[in-house]
Amino acid sequence: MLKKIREKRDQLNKSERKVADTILLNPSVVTQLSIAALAKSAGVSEPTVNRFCRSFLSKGFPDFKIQLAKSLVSGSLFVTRSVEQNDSAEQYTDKIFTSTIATLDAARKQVDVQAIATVVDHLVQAKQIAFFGLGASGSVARDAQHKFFRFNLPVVAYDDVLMQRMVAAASHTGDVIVIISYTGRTKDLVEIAQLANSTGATVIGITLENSPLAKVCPVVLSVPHVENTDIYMPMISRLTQLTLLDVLATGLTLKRGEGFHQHLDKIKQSLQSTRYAIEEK
Amino acid sequence: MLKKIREKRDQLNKSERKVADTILLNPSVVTQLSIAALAKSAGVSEPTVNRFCRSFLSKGFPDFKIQLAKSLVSGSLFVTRSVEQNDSAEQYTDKIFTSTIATLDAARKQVDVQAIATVVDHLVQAKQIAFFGLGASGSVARDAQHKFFRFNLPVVAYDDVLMQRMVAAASHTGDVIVIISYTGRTKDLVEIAQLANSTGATVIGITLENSPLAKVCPVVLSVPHVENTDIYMPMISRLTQLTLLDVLATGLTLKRGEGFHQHLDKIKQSLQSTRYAIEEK
DNA sequence: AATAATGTGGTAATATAACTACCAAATATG
DNA sequence: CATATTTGGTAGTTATATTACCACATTATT
Repeated sequence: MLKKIREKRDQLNKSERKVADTILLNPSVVTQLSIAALAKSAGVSEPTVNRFCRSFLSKGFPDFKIQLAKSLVSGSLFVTRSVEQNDSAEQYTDKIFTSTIATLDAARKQVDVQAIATVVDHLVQAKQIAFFGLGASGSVARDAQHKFFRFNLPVVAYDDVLMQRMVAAASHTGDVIVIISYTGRTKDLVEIAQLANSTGATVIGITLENSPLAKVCPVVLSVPHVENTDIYMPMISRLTQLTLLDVLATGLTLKRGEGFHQHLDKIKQSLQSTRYAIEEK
Repeated sequence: MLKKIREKRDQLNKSERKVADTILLNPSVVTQLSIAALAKSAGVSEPTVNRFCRSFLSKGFPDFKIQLAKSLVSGSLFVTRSVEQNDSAEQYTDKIFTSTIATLDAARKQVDVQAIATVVDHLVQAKQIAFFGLGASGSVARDAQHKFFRFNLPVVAYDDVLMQRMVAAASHTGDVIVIISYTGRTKDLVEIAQLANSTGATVIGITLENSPLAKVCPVVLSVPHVENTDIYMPMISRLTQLTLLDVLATGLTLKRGEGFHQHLDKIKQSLQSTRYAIEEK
């Protein structure tokens, strides 16, 4: 909303621009103002404010106020500002969390649900699953292995190119190979994907849309592009990948049905003895 | 807001309860109604609605509407519902993302900024850093290694108990050992923490507040308790840990100052040749 | 340069919505 | 059973928003 106002600001005429500026200056208080009060503080007449509101696809001033109020909430939750050199611990902590949340929210809105369903179907039928990733995505692959191993499936994860190449070459129909790469521009992985394709294995890419890797994977779960924070090291992109894998694991659990929960419980219980009991309060 | 209304519902008198029910039935449309329209559809008079609004600490009906609208936004973003057996791909995808976001948001509000600052200070001074984790937290530890290695520091990560025990025993003052465990109830890790403590190393725990592990770590970054989804496998808890590590890495980057960016750039460029160039559109 | 035409902004009237004061009915309570 | 007290509504008042209309300014055109 505020963004819309900012964009349209320059196309407005003098008086309406005054209104826009007044709102942008302090959007949250405008929320509690009457049309007369806003008109006065912007130095214009009431109808001008009304006209302004209408030009922002609202029914009138009260309607506009409600839309504004709404946008302020979601706005304040998700306004990502990039970290700056002199930020205090509090500031950068908040910024990192906020932009992480914003990215996940963006991902949520963009996920191709159809693709999720397709991937889950492939995974359900898989005789064997391999997760490939390099660098930061290597730990994502390992994490996936941990999760999917609980499904009683042969699952492997590799984070070095040679092993990946060998496994890809040796794969056959019924095997599923999931290749994780944020940028999708790592040459080796693209080659490995092509290699695996030719053996009849199902190749699934978790990567940036339209990337070279995405283009050679028959099935792609696309990860939205991340703005700010990943400049110096992969941070947020990873979390999206992990969350997507969580979604896949959940989908798989559901497909397996009720009885399968017992199996998961068993695994969980097997860890009991390594732990301290939960204390009663 | 809706929660408040639900709570107060039983204390209201007949007519006001009608109003409450009408609002709860369809909160989002109420947002666009006038006081008269709402009164009519609830089958009461306008002043009743007004009285109702006042009893919810608002100045009047319009004010109430704005508050309601606001609460609907933040509400709809963060209402986590647990995954159910018959959920469609769309449903469980959304649920996983939503509860992940909600958890991160909760974490954001609960992080002990002071602890973050303290940990960063320790990391800055560290001669050597070791990340320990088992199972799912093992991949978190590896991920941390990837990230912190870029700081030109000797960083190691171990996900097996024996190595961890040996490293802990061999550590000395100036070494920092970060132990990652969601539950904080793994016996081995608690023992390892104690062992490392006795050698003079700085032991930092990333774990649940008040857990056995937290109690033996001089410095603790606490991860808030996760409700729903982690029943069968660690999913969301992990993401909080990772985000906290991102925050630490960011803090460290800032402490290192401007000149350090060049170093990070160099690392990034070293990966260039393994990649396909970014295509022009 | 003068005039028409369009755009811009305001005044005043009108309609609408919200609120207040007051009253009536219903339900308690002694 | 009578009297309080709570509850809900009517009608009037005030505030608020909207519309219709007009005036001024700016610009284009002859």
